Amino acid sequence: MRTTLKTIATATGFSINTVSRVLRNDTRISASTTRIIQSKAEELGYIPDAIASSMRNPRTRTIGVVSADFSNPFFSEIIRGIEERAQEIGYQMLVGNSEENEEKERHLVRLFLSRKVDGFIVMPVFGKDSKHLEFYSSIPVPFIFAGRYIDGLKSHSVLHGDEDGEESVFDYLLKKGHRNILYLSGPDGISNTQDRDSGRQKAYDNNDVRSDQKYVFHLTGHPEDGYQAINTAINKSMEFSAVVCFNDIIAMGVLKSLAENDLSVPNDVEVIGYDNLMFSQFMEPALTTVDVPKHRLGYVAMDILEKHINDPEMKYETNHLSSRLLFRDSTGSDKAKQR
Amino acid sequence: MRTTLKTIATATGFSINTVSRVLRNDTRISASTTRIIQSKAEELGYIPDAIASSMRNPRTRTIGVVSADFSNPFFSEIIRGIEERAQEIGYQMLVGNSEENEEKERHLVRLFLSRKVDGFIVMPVFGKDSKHLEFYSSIPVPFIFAGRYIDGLKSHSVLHGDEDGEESVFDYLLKKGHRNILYLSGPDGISNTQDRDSGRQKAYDNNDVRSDQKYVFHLTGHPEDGYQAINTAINKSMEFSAVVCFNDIIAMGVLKSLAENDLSVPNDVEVIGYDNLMFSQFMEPALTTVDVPKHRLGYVAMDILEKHINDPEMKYETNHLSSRLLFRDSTGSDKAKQR
DNA sequence: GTGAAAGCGCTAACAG
DNA sequence: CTGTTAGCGCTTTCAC
Repeated sequence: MRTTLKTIATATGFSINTVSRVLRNDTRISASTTRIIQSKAEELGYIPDAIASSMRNPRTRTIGVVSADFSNPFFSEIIRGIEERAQEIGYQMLVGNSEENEEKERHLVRLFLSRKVDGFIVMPVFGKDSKHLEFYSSIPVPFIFAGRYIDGLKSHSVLHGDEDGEESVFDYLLKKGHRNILYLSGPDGISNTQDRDSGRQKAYDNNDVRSDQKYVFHLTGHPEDGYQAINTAINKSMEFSAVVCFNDIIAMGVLKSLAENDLSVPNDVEVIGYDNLMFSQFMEPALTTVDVPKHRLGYVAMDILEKHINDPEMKYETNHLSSRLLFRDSTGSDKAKQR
Repeated sequence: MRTTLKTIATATGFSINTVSRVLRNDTRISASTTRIIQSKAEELGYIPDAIASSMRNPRTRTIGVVSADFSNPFFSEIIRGIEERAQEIGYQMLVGNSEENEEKERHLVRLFLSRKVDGFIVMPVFGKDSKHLEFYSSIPVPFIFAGRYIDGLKSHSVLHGDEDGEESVFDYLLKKGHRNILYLSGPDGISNTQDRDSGRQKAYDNNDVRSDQKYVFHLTGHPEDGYQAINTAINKSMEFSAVVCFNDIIAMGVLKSLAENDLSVPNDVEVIGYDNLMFSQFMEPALTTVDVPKHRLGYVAMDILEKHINDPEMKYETNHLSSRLLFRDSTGSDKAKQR
């Protein structure tokens, strides 16, 4: 039999209530009683039943987290940030992997609600129709979107300046004179792709250069994608002097293909990634990329979520973190470099 | 007010019990009643309260997972495997990050127990004293160790042949004639380090070569470690013709340092990693490494855990998956290569 | 400073 | 086929 408050109460002769109070450090209990009960609890190896406790408590001190892709280190870093803050403030995390699937995402959120989470954090897909928006509009607990947003609910998001980030990338390349820039963009259906695409467009506009859609490829975001895309471009004899990648993972495949095709980076082709994964500094050559504060993003998301949990009336406001272009060795040497 | 069974019961005129039965697809309920109740539940947006349900149910259909390091893709892959199997069989996952800290690990397990998980999976640290062993010996629910073990509880583990894996690495190198092999080993306090160290020793013994401890460095497992270690070795004018790394992450830093020191891989130095991370095939040169079935490891761990949950009497037996040396471009060309 | 009683939402046992 | 009752372990009144 598991040790419960009742066990301790019987063993010590106090009421269940008194035991409960002691174990929750409630005031107005005599020192001696406290001592007796605490030592008995210790002796019996009492483990509080959080489930039973949350029957009466409105709070479970649990949150849900939906990752879009467990095998992508970008999301892992965000989750690490969430977990760090959660642990600090005494929350536990239920997690699930949506695999970029809209239905699965909603399913996971429903399961979370069923577990009575106090709130949740999602890295959401965009949603093809209004279903997604409707779904989130009817959610009874606080929630935050991390690193992405959903049209109509942007205020729930913590973002990292996708548009500005990609604009700075293209601005750098265009100012340097590049005109044939291969753009290996991200998957449709997520806000980042959309925002970075428009950041790119802005850079072209600001530099009075016409952008050509035939240089844009939408990939899913795996290294093989980048590898294939470059092979294809080369086979089709496309001219390009720079490659901009939706993320560092794609860039990895790109570097691979370029090396195999004897194209030197950055001399023949400049390559820029996005995300600044831990690995990127160890690629050959070290990858120039947009440094996104992944860990911080998760940390902040959890921090904000808690504020909403504690004050359900609080207004939602989009939170913008900033990213910056980080020069390494995959871009030309006429720029200052940093590690 | 949240919709409960009672709400639906009142609205339809049936008893709470009947409503409960319908919503759990219990038999012996008339088709018409079922229809009425189901549509009412739908209409009111009923969300079952899993917390309340598990007050009476012995099962919560929740498991806990303690990762040793959230930012290491090796563990992420294992977790992805766990999650995949968990989702298939309708379990939810509570996760936490121990950061290789023994105390934190136990703390997380205690929290899990408090949440009444049906079982849990841990990537455990080794434990400096008997405390860890004692702790796990008194746990009232089934649990599995993934990818590592704890002395005295090895039967709870799903492993991937660390000893054999490292032995095959050193066997390859020694047979090829290497005598000065730098071994960048892993952190003390985990079983993998211990087992791989003895796999190395076995290879030396089998090849009648004396191993020299001065070639062994114990690192924590980050890329900077590998980078530093090689720099140090070179500065100390150590002679070496091969580097064996505890994991691919260390190997990344090693390749970086070697490139900077104008040492060609594999011509001047052969380099071998461990784990076969997704990234490793995209390194320059593509990394020869030991391919560990990470995803499968997690999947199997969850699968076995469920069996123990369903049959608490079942005997624990160490489960061994196998790894294999995967040749790529960071080792000599006189061996068959594969991608 | 402590105890008794009620009840959170649900499921199981027992009736009918 | 459906309803009544009890109770899971805990916290929250409300007493004394």
